[in-house]
Amino acid sequence: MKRYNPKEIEPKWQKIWQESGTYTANLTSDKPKYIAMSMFNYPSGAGIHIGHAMNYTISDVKARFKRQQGYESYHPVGWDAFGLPAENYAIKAGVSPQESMAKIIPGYHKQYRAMGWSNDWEKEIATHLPEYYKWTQWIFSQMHKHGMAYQDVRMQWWCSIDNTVLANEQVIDGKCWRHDGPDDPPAEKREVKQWFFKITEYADELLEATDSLDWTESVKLAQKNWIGRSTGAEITFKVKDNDKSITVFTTRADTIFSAAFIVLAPELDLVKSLTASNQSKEVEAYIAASEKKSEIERQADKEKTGVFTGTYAINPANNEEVPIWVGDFVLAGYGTGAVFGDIHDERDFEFINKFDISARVTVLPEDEVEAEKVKNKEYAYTSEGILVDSGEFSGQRSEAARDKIIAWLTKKGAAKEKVNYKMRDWSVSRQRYWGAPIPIVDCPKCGQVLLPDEDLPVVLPELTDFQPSGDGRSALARATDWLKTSCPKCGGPAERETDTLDTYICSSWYMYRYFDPHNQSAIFNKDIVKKWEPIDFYNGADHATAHLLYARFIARFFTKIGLVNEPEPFKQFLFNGKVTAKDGTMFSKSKGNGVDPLDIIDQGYGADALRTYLMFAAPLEIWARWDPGGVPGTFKFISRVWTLVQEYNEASEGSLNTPIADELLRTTHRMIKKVTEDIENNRYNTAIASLMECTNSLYKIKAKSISKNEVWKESTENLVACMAPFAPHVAEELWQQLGHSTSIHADTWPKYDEKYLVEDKVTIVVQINGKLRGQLQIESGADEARAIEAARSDDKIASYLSGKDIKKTIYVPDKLINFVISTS
RNA sequence: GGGCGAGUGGCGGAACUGGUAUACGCGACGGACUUAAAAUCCGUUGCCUGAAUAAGGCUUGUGGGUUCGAGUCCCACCUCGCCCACCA
Repeated sequence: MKRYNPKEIEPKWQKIWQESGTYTANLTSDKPKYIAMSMFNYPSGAGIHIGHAMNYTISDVKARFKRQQGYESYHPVGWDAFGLPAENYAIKAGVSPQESMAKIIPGYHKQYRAMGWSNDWEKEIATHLPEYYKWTQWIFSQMHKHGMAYQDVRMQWWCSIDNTVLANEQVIDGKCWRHDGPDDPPAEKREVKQWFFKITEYADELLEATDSLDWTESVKLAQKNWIGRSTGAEITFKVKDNDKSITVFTTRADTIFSAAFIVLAPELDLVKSLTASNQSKEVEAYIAASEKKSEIERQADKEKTGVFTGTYAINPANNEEVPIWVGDFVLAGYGTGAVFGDIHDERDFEFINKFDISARVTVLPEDEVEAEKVKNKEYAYTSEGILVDSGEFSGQRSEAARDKIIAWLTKKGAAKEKVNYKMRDWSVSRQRYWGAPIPIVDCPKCGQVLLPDEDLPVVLPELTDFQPSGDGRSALARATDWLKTSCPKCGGPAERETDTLDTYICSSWYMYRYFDPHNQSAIFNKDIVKKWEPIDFYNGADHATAHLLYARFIARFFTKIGLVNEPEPFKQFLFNGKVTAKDGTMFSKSKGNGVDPLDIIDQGYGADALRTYLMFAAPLEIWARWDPGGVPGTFKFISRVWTLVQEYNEASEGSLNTPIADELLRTTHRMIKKVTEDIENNRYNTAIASLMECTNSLYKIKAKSISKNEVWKESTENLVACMAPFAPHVAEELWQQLGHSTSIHADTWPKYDEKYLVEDKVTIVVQINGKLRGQLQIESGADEARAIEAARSDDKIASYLSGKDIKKTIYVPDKLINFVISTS
């Protein structure tokens, strides 16, 4: 008997699959469609690690399952090739990123195939190729043409090592995401001219659509928080003895009567023009000091700081004078950069106490004891309550008075309703070489001119030096031949934009390109995309906010310009866990604790055992710890199935007696039901447990009787078919050994038959006062009287019940019977 | 500080709308096969008392509650993880 040897069969089938195009999706097929994919890979020199193995196996299993169920299943593959790491490597090694990608990506091909992933290689994409980024640039043009792209000078996060702007989400704990070591400097803020996409125009619809998504809940929540919608009002205060005014944003207009002071962010231009001459020295020193402070220092400083400007503003609600302060706890980039402070806010309460500002309570809790404490200013009362000292609004509930006060102030010309978002417009410029050039030309006569579509792509020139030019521009500023061009409008001499596009743009639309990867006359064929959208299954362990939100934004934009029908690109999204080292820490190159999936495969366990273990170890959304002892376990399971099929094939023809046949069919069909439902619901671990259970049962039955016949054939084939998504190579091999000439990987998913799931006898638990005292076999569907009779005829139960008063009997059909007796 | 989630054997983890807690796997122990080992196959394996595969008691982070019955529902607390973090 041949033994299970993955080293032999895995490469064999990988070759056959590749040659026969087993996983090539027919995008115009009449079958129902299904597309399952994981977030595409950023190719680096390191190759895939165990975390990638986990990610991509999840979607591969799904794709395979659906393919077997008869869907036209598409499991695409691509490379997110642009970005900083490759460029940094190029700077260090002096090899162009184009060259290193050309070298690295084929290595990934080998690894992906070795893992047995059912990718459609005919439709492979890579974002750094001109045939792809032509359309990334085209999206920029479309945004531009639809008024969704604009240029502005903004304070931006700046990495002083890479000399480039960083997006908000690239700043982690105050440091650049690429340089977050203890010795790395904090990210700075600098004024930079930037291109932006108006994602904030879609803030509301993105927010509203979030709830109904079939996505991991934590990600939906993160998206909502990221958008951070808050409704309130802008209220304008006139400045005393001055023709200026200050507009503040508040969500608590009902507390306007308690306004004790105004605080301006130090960055505001208004500050200098307002400051009284006798305070200007102090204010200027404060501004200078907070400019020097890094953002982390400002955030770490929980202690509120500020200085008085010497000027007063007039509260439009009651015409009281309130002092105007400058404080760096107010964020310049949110709202108007100015707030009014009052005693009904924790931070302001602290500020009032620290600087001894006079303040008045205008909201009181209903509880009288608490109200007394609030009146005595023992703590900041920030909840809703009854208004006092609030003019005509006194006595009203704060939540009801809020809108009335806004309306009242609006009438007086001092307020307007306003919605603010934490989310800012998407900064899409990067002062880096390794990205898609922005299709803009800077003409001394015509200004910023968008290149016409026929001039796309603007091909990224090959350079030898990729270091940013240091003046804030990318290395492209030195590519003189490329830089100098003519204006598409007037034909005069002009210069190209040296910024490149944020790589998040590349990854925000790639799922559509999978459907038409080589189209050079359009971004994609709309009809094919409309047939295949949305992505049925998407998974990843990162990018809960940025990437997923950007992709949703692009999908909505595409919907508006008629390219797609579905405003939501990903129907289902699974935020799976990561794999950590045994001690729970992250795998990292510097620690040298990484695990190479190919090593596990080469050790002789094979890809099937590795895949199965990764899917079995824990629920998909849990962070699993890598256990080197796990793969031998799933290897053993696969070997057992292998041996079973060998024994079946070597057995002689023969019939089975009815009870054994029945047992076989029951076991198998129960397994089919469980595996089908579990894969559907992303509970792969219990699906595999059920495959193992079934195998164990078949072993027990085989010890009694195994012979070649229809029942055993059905059982072994069903078992092999149901394990195929997890262990595709061995399943294919066994399928062939069982006499099939076509692949197991299409149209083979078994259906279970309900008639094998109903039991004629069931085990019923007998409890006395809720305690388990016995079990009995009884025909299923027995009525209560019958069950009680059966229970009473059990010796043990009878002894428990003898001489006792049965106060109550609870009977759950086919499950349990509970006698409640008096205990004394 | 805010939000979300989770605490189950030696370990990873099962348990449907409350109904046999510990499925499945790892590890450990015993046996068969073998000159021996590996591999394989067959058992045992939550804890305590017990010679016991007799019987009983205890057990899902802690304490209380609801219920005939709670890992599951309610209240309080402890611990851990993740995300956001001065957004007015």
